[in-house]
Amino acid sequence: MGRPREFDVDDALETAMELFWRKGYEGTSLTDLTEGMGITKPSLYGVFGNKEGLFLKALERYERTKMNFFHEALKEPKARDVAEKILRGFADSQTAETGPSGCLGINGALACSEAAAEIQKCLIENRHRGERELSKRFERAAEESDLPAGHEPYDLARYIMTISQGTAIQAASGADRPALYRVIDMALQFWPETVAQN
Amino acid sequence: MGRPREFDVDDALETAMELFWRKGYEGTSLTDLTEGMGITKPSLYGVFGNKEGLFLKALERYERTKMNFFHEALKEPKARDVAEKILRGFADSQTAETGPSGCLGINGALACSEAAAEIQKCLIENRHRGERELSKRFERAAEESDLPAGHEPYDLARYIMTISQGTAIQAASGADRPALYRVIDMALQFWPETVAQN
DNA sequence: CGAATTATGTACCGATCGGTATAAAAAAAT
DNA sequence: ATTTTTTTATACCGATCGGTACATAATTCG
Repeated sequence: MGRPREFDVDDALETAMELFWRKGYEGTSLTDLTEGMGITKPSLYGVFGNKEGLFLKALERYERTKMNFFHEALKEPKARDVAEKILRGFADSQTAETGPSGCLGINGALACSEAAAEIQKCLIENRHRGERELSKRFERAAEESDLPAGHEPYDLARYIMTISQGTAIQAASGADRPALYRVIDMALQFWPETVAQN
Repeated sequence: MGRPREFDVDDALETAMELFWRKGYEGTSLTDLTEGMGITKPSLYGVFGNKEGLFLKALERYERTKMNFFHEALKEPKARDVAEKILRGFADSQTAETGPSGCLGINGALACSEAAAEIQKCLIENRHRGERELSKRFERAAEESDLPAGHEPYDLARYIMTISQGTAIQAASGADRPALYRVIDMALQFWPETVAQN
């Protein structure tokens, strides 16, 4: 009951996500948000709590709609395919023609004032979580003799995430998808397509 | 003539550089700066012009004092040593015990409001310049048959810069130097220590 | 039809933003 | 000693920041 909402919450959240993605948490003002979302401040606060709550919901949406390739990639039977799908998935997302370049999880609050410290901490933890999940997957691969010799699972995981974070900066600096793909090709060169399957 | 300055310009600039490095251009307020540098706003504006001018001078100092390894690395006779020195040089700078983690050129203004667009553009151009210089060096290496087969100089340059930018994010996320070194070891694995010297 | 409930638009809040006007203070020049 | 020059400290500027009080509009329930 009560007056019906005049805007679509999902559409509004999509817009907020893109704004935070492009301009970062602190670089996006409430005026940017309300004008972009086509709603007033009281509406924004009524639905999303405050700016911080809105960002967290936007991040959640980002993970759900743009980072879904990550968990899909973990299901690949071979570790090398996991790595490659993750790398190309990130590069694709970072260079999509619609939407901002780079990565919300990095652009959001890499370096910021104390006012955004909580968001920054949250994004760092977010990155660590992804790295941990990949590390777990590579631990399984190690048990299956599915890793290249001489490498620890967590080192490989950090390596893959480092490349992906690097391409995020490259994309934010104007690099296009083919360029990132060539970087990925080189990054995977040391990893034989088929590992000693004895 | 005139009243003598009561603070050391170089010390003040060093402090400003560290603040911008840790909190980014927009995340660092004039209050942060004046309190950190131990001077008042009129003094700051008298010497450095304005916030933007101060940032650019801080960036200049950063390049001169923290990125000097880069041009040194370009002088290495073998391309692989160039690559390795650059990668380890970045990792060292990004994980120095004194001073902020990560890279000023990335932390400074990766994603920001329109108010900082000029600084952002300047930092992007800064990254491109480094990539171009490395590319030039690798072109020379190509002529000297000093590159691994099947790779273009500019692709190798972008690859090296992508890894370094990735480690910058890793450092900003808490990774320590040994962890970054292991990433670098993996990144260079495809590059044989001695290339076909026929 | 009220009454209750929820969303909206307007207008405002204190705090902080980058930047500056003004005058006192400290030196060199005459 | 006075003038000139430069730096300092204080106090302030308009604009914008994130956030909210309040009244009105639009719906459902009784």
